[in-house]
Amino acid sequence: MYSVLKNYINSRIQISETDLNLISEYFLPIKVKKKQFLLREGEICKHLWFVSKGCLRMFKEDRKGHEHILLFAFEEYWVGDRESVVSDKPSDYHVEAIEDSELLQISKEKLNDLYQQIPSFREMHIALQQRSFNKLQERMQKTLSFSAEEKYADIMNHQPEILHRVPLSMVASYLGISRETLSRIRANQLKR
Amino acid sequence: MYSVLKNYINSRIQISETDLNLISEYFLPIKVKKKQFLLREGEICKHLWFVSKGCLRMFKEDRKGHEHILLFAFEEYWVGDRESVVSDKPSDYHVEAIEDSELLQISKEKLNDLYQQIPSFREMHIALQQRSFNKLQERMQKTLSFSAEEKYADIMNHQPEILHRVPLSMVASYLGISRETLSRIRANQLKR
DNA sequence: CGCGGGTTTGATGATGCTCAAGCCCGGTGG
DNA sequence: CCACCGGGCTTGAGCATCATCAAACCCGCG
Repeated sequence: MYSVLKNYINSRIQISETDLNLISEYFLPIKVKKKQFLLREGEICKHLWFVSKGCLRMFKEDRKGHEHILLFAFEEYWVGDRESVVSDKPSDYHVEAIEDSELLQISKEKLNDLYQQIPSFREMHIALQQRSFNKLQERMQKTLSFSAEEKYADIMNHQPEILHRVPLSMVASYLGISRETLSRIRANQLKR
Repeated sequence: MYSVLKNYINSRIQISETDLNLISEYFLPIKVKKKQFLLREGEICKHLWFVSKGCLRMFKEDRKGHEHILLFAFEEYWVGDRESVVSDKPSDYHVEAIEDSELLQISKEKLNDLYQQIPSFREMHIALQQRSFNKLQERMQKTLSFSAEEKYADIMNHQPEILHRVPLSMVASYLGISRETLSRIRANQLKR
């Protein structure tokens, strides 16, 4: 269960076996069942989670009861509401398991300790934060400019894993379109 | 011109007058005219800019020639394509002045020097990056869930400055709706 | 006075949503 | 082994929202 994390770190920074083990000790392994929530809107997010197996989603529910997915987190993804974690503010988002999953959990306090202990681990997180921002900016741009059909084509090309592992209704909510529209788009594609 | 930067930094981190002056020396003051471009899609972004006066936008142009605005940068904002800066990749975005503006420009090399010299300056940038991500995530969520009318109401409540300083056509492109729709929404609001 | 950028208004149509019904398929229990 | 159930997906009809295209308007400025 820790090996996924170790591989992840190893492929990103120069680090000794000893340090890898030290890092591992900061994380608590936990298992969650499909449909189980790790965080609900209004709660303060106490942990970050590293996904070593499975798949989760982070989403927001609007007034009309519609869900809007901000992130799918597969293996080697980090999930959690960083803003809530660092500032102790109630989160705006839910985090829920889509599959039975195995996670490595770390609290704010331990994370800060770890940043002190292993500076390169912190650097890794800073770089991650940078990449996440770029990705999100790209998604923003596509959300603004793409039609429903283009959005589907784009996800097929760039994130096929999502289509393979996530119910289509959630894919639709990630793309910002209705289930029905997504279904019709898929039906059209087949006709060619 | 430097005083805006100094105030900005001073209100965010503990820092000496000496260090503030040292930081200032790393920045080159430049002036740009309305409609002048600092960066065009395809170019490698060589600098970050701090806005000490004026207003810029960062945007992307899609195939159909429509513009999609990712950021308005007013006084005390940073603008530039960080991804392009750090990785020397061609940028996907344009950066253009909306008003005659005064900027403080810094190159990647100088920025890295500065990070070395003044660690707290780097910490400030890391925190900024974190905040930017949270803001963007919030915008993403709103873009997915709000109707055109709700988007306008939201920007009135939370970013009225945009409405005061930016042409409505650009506000529309920021919100992901057409000029005409925005105009009609405004007309409706007046009727009440 | 006329020009130009920005905004508004109107008519029309496409896109995508909503609601409702039906379908498919895998799992469960009789 | 079959019948039933439920979750997820599809299909259809009707409608709301919003984009598009075209024209007019407004106003500051040369």
